[in-house]
Amino acid sequence: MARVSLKFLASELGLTEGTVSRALNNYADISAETRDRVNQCAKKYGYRANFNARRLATGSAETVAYIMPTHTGGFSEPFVAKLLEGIGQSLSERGWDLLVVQAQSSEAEEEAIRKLAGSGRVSGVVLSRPHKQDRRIELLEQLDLPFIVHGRSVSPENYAWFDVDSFSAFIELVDHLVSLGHQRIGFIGAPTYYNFAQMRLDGFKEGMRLNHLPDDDELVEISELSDSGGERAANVLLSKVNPPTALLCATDMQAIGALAATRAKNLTPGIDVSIIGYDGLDMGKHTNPPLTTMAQPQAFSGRHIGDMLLAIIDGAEPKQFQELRSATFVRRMSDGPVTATTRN
Amino acid sequence: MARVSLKFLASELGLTEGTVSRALNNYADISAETRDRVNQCAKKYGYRANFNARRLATGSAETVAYIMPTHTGGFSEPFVAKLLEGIGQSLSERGWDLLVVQAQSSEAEEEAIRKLAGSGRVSGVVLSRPHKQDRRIELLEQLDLPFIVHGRSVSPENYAWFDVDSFSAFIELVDHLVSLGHQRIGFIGAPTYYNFAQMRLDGFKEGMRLNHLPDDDELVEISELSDSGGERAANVLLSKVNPPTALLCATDMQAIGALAATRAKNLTPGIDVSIIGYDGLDMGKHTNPPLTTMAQPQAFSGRHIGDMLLAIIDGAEPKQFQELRSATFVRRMSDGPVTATTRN
DNA sequence: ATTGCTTCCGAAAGCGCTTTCGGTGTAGGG
DNA sequence: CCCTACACCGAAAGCGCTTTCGGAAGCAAT
Repeated sequence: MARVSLKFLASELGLTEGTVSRALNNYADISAETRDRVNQCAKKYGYRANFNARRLATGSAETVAYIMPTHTGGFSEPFVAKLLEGIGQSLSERGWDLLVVQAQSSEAEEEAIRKLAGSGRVSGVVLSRPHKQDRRIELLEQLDLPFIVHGRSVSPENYAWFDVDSFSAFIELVDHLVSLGHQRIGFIGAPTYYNFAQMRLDGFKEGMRLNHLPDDDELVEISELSDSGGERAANVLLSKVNPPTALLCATDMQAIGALAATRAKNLTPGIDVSIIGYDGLDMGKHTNPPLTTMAQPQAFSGRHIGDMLLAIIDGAEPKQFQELRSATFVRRMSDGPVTATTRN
Repeated sequence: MARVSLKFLASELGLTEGTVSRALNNYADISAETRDRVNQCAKKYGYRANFNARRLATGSAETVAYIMPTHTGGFSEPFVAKLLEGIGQSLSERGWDLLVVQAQSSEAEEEAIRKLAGSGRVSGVVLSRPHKQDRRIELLEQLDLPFIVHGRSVSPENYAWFDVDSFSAFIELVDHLVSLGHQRIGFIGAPTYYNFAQMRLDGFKEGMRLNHLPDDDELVEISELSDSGGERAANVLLSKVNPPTALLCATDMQAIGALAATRAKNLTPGIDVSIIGYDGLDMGKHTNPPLTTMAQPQAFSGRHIGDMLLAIIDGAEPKQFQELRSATFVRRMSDGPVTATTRN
């Protein structure tokens, strides 16, 4: 099937390519009559503008890239699909494309970003799960490519970001556990080069401090972002001579592993030891027992992030898009009051 | 930062754009010396070819689109991220891009495909979860756009696809349950406009027939592709006067819902009623009880699908890429022998 | 010195679209 | 009836790259 080009349409209509182009793009200097003729003819032949040509001519890529988080988590990152979906929605309303870039290493990732910028392939980028000091962010700033970060680094003053206040959330979580009578609370953290991991750990520590509980490093254990990571960490914590009665986990995925670890020790999560996660993954409804957690506003995020990025690309000041949402407590069955047995 | 163009490099080197271009692309008619000079200069200024220009000139989009399955499942489709990851890997080795297209309705989806084809935006497409008679496949064939299907429709003779033999898998599953003493086996199916749903149902029926068990439509219940769908269906099935002792589910997600439904009836999955899923989702490890299932070769798929699509784009005959893998049985805790109590 | 090859590079045409600029034809105002 | 104004469209120059074609050297063979 021969592609219908502007030239073809023009000759068909007895007009010039320029005129047809302007008609299609609703220029004011085209009469209503010819505009209609052009539109009908275009529809008749199923004309679609060649995007590469259009983009070359306009200089706009009409494409946004999503940088996939470097492969770390388990369960193939449930949040990615949802985020993508939201961003995609936002873009599609404008007819823009969503490019997914996947890098194997962080050097490859940097290289990929440079390429995106230099080749004019995209007009904006969304980044997930930044590190504390994130070179990718510096790079993006330096390359002068519009971007928005899903999460934030330690110094997020000058760029756009969308994040959830996990610091406060963890304070709230400690309060909750303390109100249930827990004193020895363990923390399963994530590698602290991730800023979200640091913030959650800080929230935990602050919560302990506010409750006049000792800041015992014995009770914090860092693990990978996966169920098996959480499992290992829970094992370590639960094997101490004076084990914690509750475990706060930086992510649901880790909490789910912790659930498995405690059951493996013949302890019942929610009764013998309280376990709480963070993220609000839907699958927490089906774990054994269902997981108490702090839910992030997932469904909303992608959509919103897309809209903000678009605004920035249109010229808005990135700094005005710095949004901090709060998580909401979802109580299920994996937490409970301290029991006599665990008190020992 | 001014973009470094070919023109800039050319003037810098005292060469023409054409020469520089050929040097960069390793043409044979460029002396080794100037090629080196050009390469060094390009590196020095961080030159990246403008992709839109390049694609316009070559006519190749160097991009592949993934059509996101129309939003149906729960848990944001865990397999999507994994698939994307695999496809992305395959493409990135070649420097190609992965476009994700997201449509809200099936009309929008068709329109999106037409647009992809007509605008020369992509050189290939991968489609997931086809219907029995899939208009998108017909469209793709008619538009003469290279594509590969993840799954297959009822008449998959003429295009490329990669699928897992769920028909056989369900026969195997029935055999397994029968060997545990089950006679009344219920089936929780998915909407049968999905071909995979039909094939799984057919496998179930064939398994029943081979085991000389009655083909009782009373025992098959169709539901949406989500945990709540499975939950509803399990409720219906388990509330019959003569309820099944085992439930086979078309997807893990539905099985997880079924688990919840049976627990809600104060029955213990794996003891009072056996529940088996299909897909092999990792999260099945953490359900209550851990879910017995048939696992699809997930990690491998995306990578392989990408490679095959690339080959087709390069001119290979699509028909030669029709690959049927088999699922592997993963026994966990949600199935078991028929017990006296359930026999009643 | 002439012929005939290579080797290497310049020139130029295009890819399909957008956009500016200028020029017609027609209508309105004096 | 002339001049200005406006509405509308054609002409043409790009966007930044690729690729074909041809020609200028350089070298060897005659």
